[in-house]
Amino acid sequence: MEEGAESSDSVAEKVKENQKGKGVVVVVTDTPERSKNNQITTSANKFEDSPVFNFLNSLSPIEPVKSTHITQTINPLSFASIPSVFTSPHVSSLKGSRFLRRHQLADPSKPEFATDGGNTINTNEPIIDSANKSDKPDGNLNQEGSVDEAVCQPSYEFSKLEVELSQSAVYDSSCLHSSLTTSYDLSAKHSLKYACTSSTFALFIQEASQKGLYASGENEEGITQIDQDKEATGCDWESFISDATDLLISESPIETESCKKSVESGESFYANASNNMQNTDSFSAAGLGEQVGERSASENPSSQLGEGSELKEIAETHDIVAGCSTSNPSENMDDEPDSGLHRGVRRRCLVFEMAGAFRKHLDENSASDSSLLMQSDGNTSSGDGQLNPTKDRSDSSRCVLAGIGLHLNALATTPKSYKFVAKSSTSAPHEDLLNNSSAVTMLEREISTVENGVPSVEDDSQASGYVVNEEITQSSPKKKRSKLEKAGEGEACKRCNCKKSKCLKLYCECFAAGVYCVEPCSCMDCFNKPVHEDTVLATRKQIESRNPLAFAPKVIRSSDSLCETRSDSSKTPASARHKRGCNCKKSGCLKKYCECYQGGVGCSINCRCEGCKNVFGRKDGSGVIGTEVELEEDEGDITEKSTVDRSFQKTAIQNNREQNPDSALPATPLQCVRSSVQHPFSTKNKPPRSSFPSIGSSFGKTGIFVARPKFDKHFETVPEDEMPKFQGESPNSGVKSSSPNSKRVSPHHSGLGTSPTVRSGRKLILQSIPSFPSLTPKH
DNA sequence: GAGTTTGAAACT
DNA sequence: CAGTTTCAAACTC
Repeated sequence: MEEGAESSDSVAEKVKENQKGKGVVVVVTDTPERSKNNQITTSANKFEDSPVFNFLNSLSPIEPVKSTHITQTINPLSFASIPSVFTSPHVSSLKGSRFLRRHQLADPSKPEFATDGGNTINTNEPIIDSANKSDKPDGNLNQEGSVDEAVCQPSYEFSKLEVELSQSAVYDSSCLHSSLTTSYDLSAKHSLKYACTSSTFALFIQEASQKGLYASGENEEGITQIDQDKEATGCDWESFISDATDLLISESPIETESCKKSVESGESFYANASNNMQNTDSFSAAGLGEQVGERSASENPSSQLGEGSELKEIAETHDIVAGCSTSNPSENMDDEPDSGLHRGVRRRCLVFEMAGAFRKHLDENSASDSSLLMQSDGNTSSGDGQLNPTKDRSDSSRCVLAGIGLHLNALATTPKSYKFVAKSSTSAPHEDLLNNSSAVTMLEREISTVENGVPSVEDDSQASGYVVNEEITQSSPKKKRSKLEKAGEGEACKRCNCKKSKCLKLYCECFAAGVYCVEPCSCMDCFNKPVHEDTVLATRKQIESRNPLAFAPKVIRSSDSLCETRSDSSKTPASARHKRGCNCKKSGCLKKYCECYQGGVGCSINCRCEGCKNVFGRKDGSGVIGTEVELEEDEGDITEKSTVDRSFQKTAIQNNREQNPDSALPATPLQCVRSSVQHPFSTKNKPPRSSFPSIGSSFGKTGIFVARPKFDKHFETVPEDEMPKFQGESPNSGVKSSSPNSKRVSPHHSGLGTSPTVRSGRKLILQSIPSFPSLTPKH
């Protein structure tokens, strides 16, 4: 007991020191050391100096490097997106977090770390003893002899938890992670509350340091507090989510509400995001990590103490814990029924999705970290129904995929949102942007891929996930492409087939869309890859210098449409028009050769087409687009080709998704208004597809970008709440063709005349808009 | 899968 | 700005 108290004190001191100095990482390392010290009965100072401590510290940095390396080395094909993601600031943080966590996870499992784990256990021992005194029936470690095992299990579980957390909190920063670990050792009690805010977080650390190790002495109290925290957690989470960020949402314990919350958070996120995006993201991630870590920590102590029940509760309360928290997987399994667990799992999946997918890819390519990944995956899978950490890749992959699918889908739906984010962040220097942009593009690409793979976003995440993975993994790009094309998905993900342009001209769909070419592309001598980022950017600039709108969405939704849509849903004008208009001579604007048709918009005065029969609207204005093709079909001209109609519908829908999305989709509302109207740049920024921002000029910063995806997720995942808002704007504007309401009433749309009313209507839009200025590329 | 058609993009 | 060439997607077989 005394030893434990001492250790706790020393730990507290360390924590304080860490706060001042290194920070979390150190603390984390301390944890194991502490345990060691406890065993050895050494002072905190000693173990700081101890080689083990140094070793641990050295470890943390190593992994980040790894991650970075991966990003660079990763093939653009399957991994490109992922690596890019990592490149982003958030990503970097993520990397760190992940890897760190992985190590942690690995640590327990691996013999190397076994010692550490043993140490931790030892540190916990005093606590355990106290716990034993308390003699909780549930306690696993009632007996000293069993302590080691019990401790080991807890630590193992803890590692799992961390893994899950890391996965879930993809965006977590390493710093956050460290903080989490710290909190874990010191006290899980405060985690949730403090996690809510960065400031609170700091406070939390302080308190933890102060109360710190008291775990031994105050174990019981700590547990009770934890329970209280659990109860309060919901509120905290909510507040946290609302205040902080989207990311958490996915992870947030509140599942059913998570969507709504996520949406809300997403909004708030946007509002605040532009400048603070990174901070918020990291923060949120940190908050999650902290919460999780703390919880896990609390769990560990509790488990050590022999309070398995409490742990369970905690785990349940906290989704994260659910999978791993309980020392007995079976128990968890039993608990699974709890919506909470599933929820947590799902969230994780959402969060993981990206990470999981990446991991998978990584794993496949490099089996090195497979074990860790597998575990994480297994956890994810647990979420699906299997709490047991399965190491089977297949299972894990499935789980991951599932999770990924959801995530990607969400992202995919919101590629534009990314743009926004990026734009908002634009203030960052180009270089940063480049990296970020690359990351963004990659994400977008993946997203697009996902979309391709998954026609219905809402579909099961799993299905989508599979599709995505398959696509990514598939060796032959052509096949994939053909499949995708056949599927009709295609547009979202651009897969070019360039042979001479090196994918550095607008001929290349990928380049034109502002995304890097990916594996599925069958291009030759492709320079449109992160590796050639400089070239891509330079080329982009060049093209933009020639035509500032070159990368702007080809189809512009006029502000009028937005106003109309809002004012009168019935009218939904097909205000959208092709930026420059088509020049068709033989296709009659009834084939995809026609960009207007392809974009699902009617021809306008700007068009110089001959024999226009555009179903969406003829140049002369005669053509009114009904909901979709159907109305148009009425027209004799259109009826000509049933195939055309079908394809048209598909295209129209796709277009709506893709192009409109720019204007309408994800950010539709925002984008539409801003891009077309307010910010001349915005038009550029909003690449019809996704992304430009990603690549280059506009690129958003990684941070923003990253955040965005989450937001998107929320969006999609929880379309209900927010969707209405956004949809209200965007869908109409962007999708009119798709939207039933959408008939084009007024052919003319300047497109730029944004309606202030619209803006006023949405807070988010307005707020977020300001941040975007960067989008308009500094060019 | 190969070949043709088409129109945008790029070039002059 | 117009005309021509290049290019890759869209389409057809």
